[in-house]
Amino acid sequence: MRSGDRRELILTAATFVFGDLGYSGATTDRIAKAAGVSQPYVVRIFGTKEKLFLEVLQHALDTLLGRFREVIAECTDRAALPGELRRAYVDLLTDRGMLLCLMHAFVLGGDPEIGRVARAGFLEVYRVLRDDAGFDPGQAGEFLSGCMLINTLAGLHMTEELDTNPLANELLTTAMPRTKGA
Amino acid sequence: MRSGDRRELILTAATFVFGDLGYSGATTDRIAKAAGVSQPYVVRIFGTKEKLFLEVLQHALDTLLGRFREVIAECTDRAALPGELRRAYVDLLTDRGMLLCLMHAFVLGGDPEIGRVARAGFLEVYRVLRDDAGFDPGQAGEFLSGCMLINTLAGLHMTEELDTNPLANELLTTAMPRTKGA
DNA sequence: GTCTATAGGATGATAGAC
DNA sequence: GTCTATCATCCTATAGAC
Repeated sequence: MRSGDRRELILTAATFVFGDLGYSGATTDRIAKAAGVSQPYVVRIFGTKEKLFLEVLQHALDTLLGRFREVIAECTDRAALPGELRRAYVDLLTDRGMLLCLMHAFVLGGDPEIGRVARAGFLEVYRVLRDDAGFDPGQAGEFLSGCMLINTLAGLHMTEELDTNPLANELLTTAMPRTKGA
Repeated sequence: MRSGDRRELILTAATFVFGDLGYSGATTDRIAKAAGVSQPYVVRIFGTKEKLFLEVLQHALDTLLGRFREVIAECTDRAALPGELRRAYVDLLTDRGMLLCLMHAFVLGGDPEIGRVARAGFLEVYRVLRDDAGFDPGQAGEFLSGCMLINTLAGLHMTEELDTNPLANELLTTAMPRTKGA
């Protein structure tokens, strides 16, 4: 297999494992097993576990920002934009792990490297909402708030309570309408 | 020193360290050093690192729920309730680490123990907002969204960008008005 | 390009002294 | 009630074979 393909494969596996267990909780061995390669090979390709996480993080940010820019460019009705962006965001949950990796990074602001990248990425999302989507500060904050709740519900695995808890059902349908969830 | 006092001391230190580094990233040794005791003593008192984290988590949930119930009981003007609750929530940021521990727990829903407690706690907060505060699903979701954004900004250490980045300044003042931040 | 073997260090937990 | 010493395990990273 070509080097680039293996790289992609490992990045996908890493996104899933990091999303599930967090930066510290995930091990290079688990990531390697998920990718079907040896643990030293993971380290060999990415240098260190931290560099691997930073690459996963950057990829997640790029994907999110790219998708938002697409939606903004395609959307002609300004009033429908918040709804469209929200829908696009919820759809990103299907890429299991991606948004969760973001969330894990967002609560590690104390880490010198991760914190720097995470803050820059978050602010860039905010900037896109303000400048490209034309949101005012209140709208942008509200929109981001909704995204953070979606991330939290995904991280909590709240869908596990869907059938047993009416309150969870109500919360999920209100916060992230019509999606297959994650 | 009495046993109960040491316990409190360690719980406080653990809240801080877990909030900073997350469940997996925090070590019992760091917590012990922060509390000024030996590492084995921390384990001795709480049994395992996981039990310690679960106790920190439960304490954080109890504090949050208790504060919300207080505000709801004291507030006579129903229309002012969302604002009052939000202010109370932001004030909890001064108890550095508490809300961050919640956030770390909220993204570890895959863990059998932590996930169970985290989901139950989150849903109880939602229930208090619905039943005790009288919010409808939309209001409750919106309110929780704002809380999650506040947690995220705190976890990101976004206040570090306050002076250098006008965008960060705008975002922070919009999302969490007038507080000393964290 | 990918693996096996393993070094080196950290970590959670236990044993036992004081 | 609290500590020192220490074990056993796990984990990241390196060395080197194929």
